[in-house]
Formats: sequence, structure tokens, C-alpha cells
Amino acid sequence: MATDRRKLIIEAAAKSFSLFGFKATTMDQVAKLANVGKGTIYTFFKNKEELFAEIVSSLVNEMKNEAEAVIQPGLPFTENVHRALFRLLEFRSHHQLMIKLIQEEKEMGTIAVSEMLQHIENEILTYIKQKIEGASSKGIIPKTDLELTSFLLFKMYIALVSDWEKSHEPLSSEQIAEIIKVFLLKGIKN
Amino acid sequence: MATDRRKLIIEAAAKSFSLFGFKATTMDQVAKLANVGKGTIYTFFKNKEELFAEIVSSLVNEMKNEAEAVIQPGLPFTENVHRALFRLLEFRSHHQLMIKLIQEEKEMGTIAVSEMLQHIENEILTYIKQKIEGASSKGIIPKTDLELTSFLLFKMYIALVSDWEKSHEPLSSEQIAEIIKVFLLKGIKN
DNA sequence: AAAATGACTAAAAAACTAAAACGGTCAATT
DNA sequence: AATTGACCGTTTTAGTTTTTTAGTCATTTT
Repeated sequence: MATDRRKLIIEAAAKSFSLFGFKATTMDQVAKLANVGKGTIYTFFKNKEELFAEIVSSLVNEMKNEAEAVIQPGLPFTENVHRALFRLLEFRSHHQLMIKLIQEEKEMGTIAVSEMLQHIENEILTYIKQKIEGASSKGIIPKTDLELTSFLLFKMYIALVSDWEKSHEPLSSEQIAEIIKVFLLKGIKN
Repeated sequence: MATDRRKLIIEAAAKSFSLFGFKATTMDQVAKLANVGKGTIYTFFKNKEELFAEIVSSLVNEMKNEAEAVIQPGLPFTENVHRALFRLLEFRSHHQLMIKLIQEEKEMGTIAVSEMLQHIENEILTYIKQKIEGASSKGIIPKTDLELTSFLLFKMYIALVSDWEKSHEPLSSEQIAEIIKVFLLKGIKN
């Protein structure tokens, strides 16, 4: 009971959004799940969308942490880029909330969800851009167009991790690393 | 009046599908547009879907012709791959019927339309695969996984031609050729 | 006789409506 | 000062009726 009510609400909302998506989650339900009066939610969050934004923000942080955790300073830059990107896309296709949101966008076209997915994509792109920029300034890769490079890398990974398996056997992390090495990084490196 | 009724029907259907999409096109409307009794349509086509399939089949042929027309035997293989792919994707984002079908899939999720778009994508992929296979057997590029190579090339072009311009200035054919040369073809060639 | 037709039908979609559920508020309660 | 849930205007849903549609086929036209 002494637990922070804000935390309770966030946990309840995260669970509900993951289970039922944005539209099918009601504020009454979140209140009941959090053992909190509905009005209390509105002392912490302006409205449903802002509560949703909070949950998605945590999700993005979680993704960034996962990506950071997999980077090892000793390894070559290209290997680390692969590890981080693969982890991000793996997260994207395994995490409950992500799966639900992607499904909700496809099946119901909920606008708030589309916007959030777009936001998440932008966050990932910015993250990649930063990583590449860091290496770029150390002279490891040439200053090609950063925006374009990260965009292409991201699209490539989406294609290899998510799109490919819609009509073929999934590719392992090692296979994808090899493919990227053969196709893409030859172009970036030196 | 002496004109072939089958041709009249196809022209009317093509116009109507392009203007209103699959669902919003009615057989009565096609009949009226073709100056033909509705029953006559059914002497040439089993049902609405088969009429749709006929129109899409023409579209695919048209696309292949456009791609072929742009290939010049004297040019290097990679240049021709670029010309063909760019033309195909350009067609995809400028042709009336294509635009309408992509819109209808996104906004209404019409199943018949999704299936047709998938079919068109497969046709393009097969076309690319054939082109690359031809060059591959002549020893110009190594026998990497054909399926994967054509898949990646296609995804790359979709990303550069269609996705990029959703949040940036569109890229010209020359820019895309340069990007593909720098990033991808260094990996394929030799 | 063969080809073309449009009135017809069963099935699907759209329009309508009443009832339920929803997000958000705020006077009452703790 | 913090929390609450009954309450309100609006939106969604579920159930029903009406309209539209794909496809057929007896009749008409060539």
C-alpha cells in the first residue's frame, strides 16, 4: 500500500497495453488493475495518450539499454554495429508490447499507435546515427551521409530480420552479420 | 460497335479499378462504361476477381516491358540492373492503378488487393532474379544466394525510392545509382 | 443458333438507431 | 492535500433494417 502509486499505475498500464493494445485498454481497467481510483491516474498523467507516451518512453529506454549491453569495446566497430542493431530488431519482434502495437497498427490502423511506432523508429534511427557518428569522427568510416547510412542500415536489418522470414526460413544473427559484412560494410569501411 | 467486346470490358475495368479501386468498382459500372450488358462480362470472365487478375496481369507485363525498354546491351551489367529496378519502382509509385491499390490496401485492407500486390511483388522479384541469374552464369557476379541478393536489392530500392521520400527530399535516379554502387554492388561485383 | 442482355435473387454491405462503454471531471471523502 | 468513484457528454458497439452488389438465366437480338 505504501508503494508509489505512480509506479503502480505505470505497471498496470504497461501490462494492459501489452495484452490488449492501446484502444482496447480502458482507463477504468488500468485503475482497477493498479488498485487505484480512476481520478488518481489523472493526477499523474494528463490523459490516456500521455500515459501511453510514458510507457513507450520506458520501452525505448529498455531497447537502448539492451543495445548498449551487447556492445563490447574490444570488438571491431562493424561487429558492434551489428550486435546493437540485431539486438534492437530482435527486441522489436519479440517484445510483447511491440508485437501488440505492430499488430494493432496493421489490423485497426489506430492513429495514436501509428504515431508512436513512427516515434520509436525515429529513436532507433537517431541511436544508430549517433553510434555511426562516433566512429566516423574517429576516422574509422568516411563521412558519407550519416542520415542515409543509418537509414539504409536500419532498412536492411528490418528486411533481413522481419521481412525475410515472412516467406523464408529465418536468418540467424551470424548469417545476417555475414550478409551485412559482404554486402554493406564493404561499402562503408574505408 | 464492331470493336471486340472483350477489349472494351478490359479497358472499362482498367479505368474503373484505377479510379476507384477494387472494392468500389461495381460490375454494373464496368458494364455501363463498356457499353455492354452485365451478362456479357461473365461470358469472358468467371467473376470479378478474374477480371481483376486480367487487369493486373496486363499491368505486370507493362512493367516488364518498361524495364526491358530501359536496358541497353552496351552498358555494364550493374548499370542495367539499376536502370531496370529504378524504372520498376518509379512505375510503382507513379502508375495510377498501382497508387490506388497501395492506398486501398493501407486504408481498407481489402484481401483481394493485398493478394494481388503480393503477387506483383513476387513477379518483380522473379524478374530481378532472372536478370541476376543471367549475369551470374556469365561469370560477371559470383553465385551468391540469388534469392537473397534479389530480395535485398529490391528492398533497398523500395527503401530509397519510396520510403526515403516520406521524410526527406526524394533522391534522383543518379543519386540512387551512386548509393547502390557505393554500398551494395561493391559487395556483389567480384 | 449463337451472342448479348438486363430483370432477378441470394448474399453482402451500408445506414440507422438504441444501448453500452468510454475518457475525463470534480464535489465529496479520506 | 491526496484520493476517489458517481457523473457527464461523447464515442463505440451491437442489433436491425435497408440498400447495394455479384452473379444467374430466361428472354431478346443478331
